[in-house]
Amino acid sequence: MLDVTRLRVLAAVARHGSVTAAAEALHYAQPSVSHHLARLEAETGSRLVQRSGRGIRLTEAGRLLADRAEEILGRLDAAEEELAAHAGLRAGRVRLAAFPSALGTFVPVAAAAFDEAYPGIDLRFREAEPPAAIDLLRRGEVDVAVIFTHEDVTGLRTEELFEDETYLVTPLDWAGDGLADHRGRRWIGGCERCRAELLRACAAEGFTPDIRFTTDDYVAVQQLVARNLGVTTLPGLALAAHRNERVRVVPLPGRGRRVLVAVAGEAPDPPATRALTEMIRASSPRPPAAEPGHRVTAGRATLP
Amino acid sequence: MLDVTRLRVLAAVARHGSVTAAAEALHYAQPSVSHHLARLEAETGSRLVQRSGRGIRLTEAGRLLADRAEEILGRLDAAEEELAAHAGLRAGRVRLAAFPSALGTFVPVAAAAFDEAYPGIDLRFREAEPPAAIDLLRRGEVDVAVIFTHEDVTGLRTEELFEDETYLVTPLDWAGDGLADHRGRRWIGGCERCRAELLRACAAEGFTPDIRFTTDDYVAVQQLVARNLGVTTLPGLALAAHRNERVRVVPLPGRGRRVLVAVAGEAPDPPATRALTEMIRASSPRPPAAEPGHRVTAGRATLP
DNA sequence: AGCATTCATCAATCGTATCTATGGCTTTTC
DNA sequence: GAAAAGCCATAGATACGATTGATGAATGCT
Repeated sequence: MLDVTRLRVLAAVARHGSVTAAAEALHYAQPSVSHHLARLEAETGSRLVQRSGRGIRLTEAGRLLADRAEEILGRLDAAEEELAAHAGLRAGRVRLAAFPSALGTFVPVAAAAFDEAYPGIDLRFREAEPPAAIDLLRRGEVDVAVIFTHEDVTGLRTEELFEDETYLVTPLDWAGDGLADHRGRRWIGGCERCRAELLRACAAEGFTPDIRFTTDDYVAVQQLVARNLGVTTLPGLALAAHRNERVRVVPLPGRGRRVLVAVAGEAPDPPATRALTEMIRASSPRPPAAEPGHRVTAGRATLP
Repeated sequence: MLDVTRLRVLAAVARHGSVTAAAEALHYAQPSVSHHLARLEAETGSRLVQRSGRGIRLTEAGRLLADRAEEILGRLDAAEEELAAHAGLRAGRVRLAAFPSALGTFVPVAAAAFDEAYPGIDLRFREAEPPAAIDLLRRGEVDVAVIFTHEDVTGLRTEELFEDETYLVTPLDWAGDGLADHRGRRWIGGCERCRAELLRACAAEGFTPDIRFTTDDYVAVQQLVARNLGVTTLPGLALAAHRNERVRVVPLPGRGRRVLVAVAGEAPDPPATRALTEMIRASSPRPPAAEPGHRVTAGRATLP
């Protein structure tokens, strides 16, 4: 295929009209330019320049190729500039997945700050529960995911944002501040993983909850509780996103979930990804960033 | 600036999804691909790929650059193909300058044959008297010129096509087959160079012609003669292009002009130029091509 | 006619692309 | 679980090619 170095030489010759002038412009010695032209002619099998008296002249083919060369060189320049814009966070794209209550609380704050700081970056959201979000990360369909988990995650680099406490949620006039105090009540379960966690917590208290309703929607859940249809547990984030005044909430210490931000691949992250994770960390409710040795959980690697 | 070899490697990695597969497709060893990627990242200052488990994944910047690379590689291919079309006479342009009576006789024959043989080539004419045509050649505004001359031309490669005899042109009933037989008549002069040649010829016969009219147009000249307004000389080509039946023509042996085809620059000519000169030679009235050692006049070089 | 300019050729040096061999890490398999 | 296989990065060696300076030939201007 055509050698771009030679095309650059040909373009310079076309622009400056002579081998010597082209060499000067390219900071080459004159024989280098001659050599490149000769090789380019040999490689293409076409006569590109013709000696004409003291100087040279481009043939029709030479002018054609020089024109194309200019265009190609321009595209190379443009690509380089685009890449620089990317690195300088003046352009690019970041895709974020987050679970609903995060999207209802601190994620929009981070997104707004990010958008203001880097207006050239195309920031996109996607709602996804943690298992789906992790899949999206692994498949490369998102760059950053805000997840919660009760266990460790392997194969991804994660950083803990804060501990999201769990709250017992009851109607206003149902007494009892512990799970076991409501063992005879009807219970409302959330998503599959949340229900599993609820079952585990109740088992630790020595009973199995009677789950009558199931819904992911934390607004609906509170509405059900407000109507005296049952009790449930909800994470603090959900209550921060929406708080029905007609329910009573009681913290359940030690039963919280950890909220993490996760990225795929190895460090260092692309600039836009890195910038977004920092914004998210800064906007999360209780950023542990102040302590130098804050907890970091990564599949294998550990962030410094 | 971006190195196209590395861009080709990046594009292959993007297409095939792994370093190993890309290496296979490029017929490279795997470490070569790794090395190119690493260098490209160092040179651009951007992370382009990220290790992800067993394989790698392109970052946003990597995908952007790979896309641009595909485009640039495509343009390089296209340019190469265009050039090949040029060399194969499937595309291109040739510009021809010729003097009027040549354009009225054999040049259109050559042009038609050329157009039929190479329909992809953009063939253009331009009428120009020899001095102007030679200037156009030197300035590169035309590629081929059909000229006539009485002297040698330097600095251009010329090939003689044929000898164009000069004819004495008189009214039908004016007797006298030599120049001197009409020394007392009124004369009609052609263009500046033709008039100079006429003066020289008459001087050789021992008189100065009384030039009353001057016009380049060989149709007008014959009309003037037909109306008994004077006598003149005309080259055979002009008479072949247009013959007024009411004039008498007498050949003047040894006073002809040589008709040449001229090109600029050094051999070998571009394919289209070469093809056109051959067509012109084949279409010229008395091609001397049959003789192996036909006369060739070139400024310095001599065509084999 | 002499001189300056322009381009091509030649020999030598330096940079760099590619290869083979090797090691670390992850994922899969028995 | 441990072993095996797959995938990528690193290191050192080799060879090709680009660049340079010096030289020569030809042209055009003064």
